[in-house]
Amino acid sequence: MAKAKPSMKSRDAETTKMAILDAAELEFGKRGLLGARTENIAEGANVTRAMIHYYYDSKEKLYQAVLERALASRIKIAEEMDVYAGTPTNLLEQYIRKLLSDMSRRPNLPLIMLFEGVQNEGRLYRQIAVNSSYGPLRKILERGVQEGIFREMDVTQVAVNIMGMCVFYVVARFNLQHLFERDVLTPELFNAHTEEAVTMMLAGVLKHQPSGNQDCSV
Amino acid sequence: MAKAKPSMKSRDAETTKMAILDAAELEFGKRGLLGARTENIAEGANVTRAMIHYYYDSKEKLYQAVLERALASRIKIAEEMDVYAGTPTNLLEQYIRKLLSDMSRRPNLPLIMLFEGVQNEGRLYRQIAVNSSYGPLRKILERGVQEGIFREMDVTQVAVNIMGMCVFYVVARFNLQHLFERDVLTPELFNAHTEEAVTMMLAGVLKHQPSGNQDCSV
DNA sequence: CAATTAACTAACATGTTAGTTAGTATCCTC
DNA sequence: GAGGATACTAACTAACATGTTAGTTAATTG
Repeated sequence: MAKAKPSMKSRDAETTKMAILDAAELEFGKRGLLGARTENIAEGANVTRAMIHYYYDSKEKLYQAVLERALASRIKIAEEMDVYAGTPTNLLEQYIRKLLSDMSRRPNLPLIMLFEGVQNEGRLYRQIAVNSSYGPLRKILERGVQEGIFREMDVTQVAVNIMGMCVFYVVARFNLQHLFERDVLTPELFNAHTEEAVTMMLAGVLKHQPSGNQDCSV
Repeated sequence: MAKAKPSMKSRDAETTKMAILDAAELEFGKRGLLGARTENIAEGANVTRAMIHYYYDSKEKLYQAVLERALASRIKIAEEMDVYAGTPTNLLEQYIRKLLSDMSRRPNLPLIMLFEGVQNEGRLYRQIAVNSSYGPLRKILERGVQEGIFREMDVTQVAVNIMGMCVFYVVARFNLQHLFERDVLTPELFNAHTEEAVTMMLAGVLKHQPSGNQDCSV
């Protein structure tokens, strides 16, 4: 009964640790490991820079903590997918929607993973990250091809292209806002993106015939 | 007749300027403006750090020079496209192939443009960049829809998705090499990507009917 | 082939950043 | 409500990064 309202404390280790981690996610997502400034992280978390070292020891270890949390969330999505429950078409649509909604909620994670690859040449971003991201997608696609619902394809390449459509919109959001002339993460715009993405991806994998020559359409 | 072989000079201003610009493109592409180290640029160009200031005044002005060159190359592609010469389908395919081949040749440019948006919130990456990248694409798509060859769509969203497929493969190449288990820019892999991308994009915009129920396929 | 200019270097000055430390305030338990 | 433990701060240091400057070497030209 001691700790009735732990969130009311002005000094709570867990709260500040989280505040630092969140602020770090933002800063590392914006500037990467090298470009990030600990002062910006501290400011964003409303603590002094010393707290970063108090809780996370060093800038790099804080970065690793951020990376791990990002990865964990991606792995969680992968694990939640049952790639055998449903038709490949439905599964694919479901997975894309889940992925996109997760990205809109935490739009910095894809950026951090991208940075990690580019700046550290993926030293910390290894097989596990790749597998959790592309594993379910590839399995769904493979099943679809086997069952004759999806066209013949290079499954890995198609998985990358699908992921690309999802990720690009989020990581390029600051550039894209010049194109749309407003914030692209507003529900309105993001829903439009989701629908177009789903449409394109399904069209891209399903067997189909162009309606150009209408020999048999009547 | 004085300067017969300007490239043989051991001290040539243009050569070193270019060497610095190329090295800068690499370094800024890897780490962005803040993360980039002038020493790495100098080392990459085989000159002393002072030369950077001698020719480009400051790190930031050098960055701007790199950005401008990147932008110019994108604008050039846009200008070379005649969006009225050919069918929308052919034009789209042509444009995608051109874009992709350009990116494989200079894979750091998309990265720099992405960094610019994220780190500086696109202060230097303005309307002009967006227009040159998405202008031709949107025009082609609009024409296709008007002519009834392409399905009804949100042209801007589809343009972004197409660009996303092209850009993601290149900017995420360090992550993707764990997936493909080798360099993804080798002609072999990059060609495979190009073909799958073209296939998916065309399928994504063309009017078509799924062949699921095969009433009329014989 | 001197004189002049342009390309370049090395050492230095200045500002910034990560990380440290010694001390203070707040919380919790008995 | 005393005492110990934990959360936190402010001031500092050492390392590093950018930018400067005075001097050196190579090319050009009359």
